[in-house]
Amino acid sequence: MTLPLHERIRSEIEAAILSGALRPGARLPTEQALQRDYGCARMTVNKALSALAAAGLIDRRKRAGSFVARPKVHSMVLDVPDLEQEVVQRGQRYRFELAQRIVKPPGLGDAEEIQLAGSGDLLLIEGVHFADDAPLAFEARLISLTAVPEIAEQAFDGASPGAWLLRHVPWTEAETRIAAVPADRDIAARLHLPPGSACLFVERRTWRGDEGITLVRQHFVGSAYDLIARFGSARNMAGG
Amino acid sequence: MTLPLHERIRSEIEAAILSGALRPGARLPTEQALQRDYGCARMTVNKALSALAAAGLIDRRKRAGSFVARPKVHSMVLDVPDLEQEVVQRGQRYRFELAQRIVKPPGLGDAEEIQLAGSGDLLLIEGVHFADDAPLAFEARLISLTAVPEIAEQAFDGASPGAWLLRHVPWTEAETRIAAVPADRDIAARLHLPPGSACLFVERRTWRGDEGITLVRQHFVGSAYDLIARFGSARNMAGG
DNA sequence: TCGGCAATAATGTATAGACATAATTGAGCG
DNA sequence: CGCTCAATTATGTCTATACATTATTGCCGA
Repeated sequence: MTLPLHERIRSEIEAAILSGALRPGARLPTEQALQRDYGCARMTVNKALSALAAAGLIDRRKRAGSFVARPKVHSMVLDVPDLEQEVVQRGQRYRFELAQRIVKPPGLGDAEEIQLAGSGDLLLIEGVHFADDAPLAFEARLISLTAVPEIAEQAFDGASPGAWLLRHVPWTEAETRIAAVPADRDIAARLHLPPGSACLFVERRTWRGDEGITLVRQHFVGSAYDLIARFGSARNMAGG
Repeated sequence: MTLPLHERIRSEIEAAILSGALRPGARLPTEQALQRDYGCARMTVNKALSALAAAGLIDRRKRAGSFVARPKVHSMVLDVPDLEQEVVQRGQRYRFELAQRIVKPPGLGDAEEIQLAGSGDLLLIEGVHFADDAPLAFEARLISLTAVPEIAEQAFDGASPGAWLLRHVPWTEAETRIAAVPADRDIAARLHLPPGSACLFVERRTWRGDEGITLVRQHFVGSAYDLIARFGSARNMAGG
């Protein structure tokens, strides 16, 4: 395989860092030195080092040089599931059973709902995700009709509103909170569980710019669902 | 603020994509066209588009052009907590109470442990993370002494082994599984909880190349701990 | 009409040079 | 001794150009 030169430079330095040969804080050769070593132009070396800097593997400071970054936090990539797709991939039948669907103004005392609604109303959708007739998760979702007026046309009996939103509404910011909670009586009944059972609770807000789009709270049957987060090498993160 | 030109080009296109003005699948102008629009060299445009491609916002095909990528999965960044640091940041006192610390060969029937151990032994560390004398999480950790021989010197009474590993051992691959489980009798006792309480269960494996480094299982007190994952704009992801 | 081949249009890689920017270093002065 | 300022050095940005690579497009011939 005939790797482009800047990729080769990049991966050789990356390997030295990941193997521990270049320790955190170590200074690496200047662009000039690398340029000589590889017998190439400085721009080529620069491209390699810029990529490493963008990936967070090194820090660069003018006049001072380039240094192996100290690992700060372990950040990993969490693939937020499209439930419909995941269930089908497991070879099961998916169904979203709509329990409630109402348009309402934001709750008077609820700052969160007021902020999400903007100047309009909210669509509240509640329902249960089923895999092969076994309940998998209960979902309560608020959607801003200001941000997503088209959603008024959608029925959502059978299909998941999350999947529809994913395909139709781009978002720029999102935050997910993950916790373990006991099922209260209502949740327990909807999921066919004994009250107090451990549920994975996922709460997610998404925005487009400053405008709130949706706020969803999902209770998963604890024994039926995990989330997986991965960290691959920087190499894999950049690539397609 | 006088943004570099390639950053400006990049962010303008990014904004157009995120706002929905450029829809997924849409073709964006060729480098030549952009070069004319901005009155700059092609390399400058190329740098901007390459960055967008690296961030996964666009796909580029030779001869065909550059296209807005279709959002596939919602992937978000999960900052894996350094418990010690988080507790201190909340203004509480942190303590790791060591319960057990033994060197042992991998379990005979346990393929996972055998693979992790390589040709050597494993160090098993069990203990409880405390925040202000309230138990926060129980942790059981296996560490490969083949991969991390230096760890034999470490005491870990008071300080968290996770924090030590983070600072001393670089890794290239990691996988985290997140679930909600009821506390069994042992866990419940260690965390001062009633048996059956909902716990957030985090299981993480890390590797350096093919070599396993550590396998850790943590049970968090459900009512005391959340994980947060975020997706900011691609801008924020790349930056430092 | 269909298959293959050549022209073409887009991105990908690389170069050499110029100037900008920022931080460290060190020399000179009070 | 310590402060200030200028020289130095390494990275950051940008240009203009060249050639490589690759998929598409369309032409031409069987």
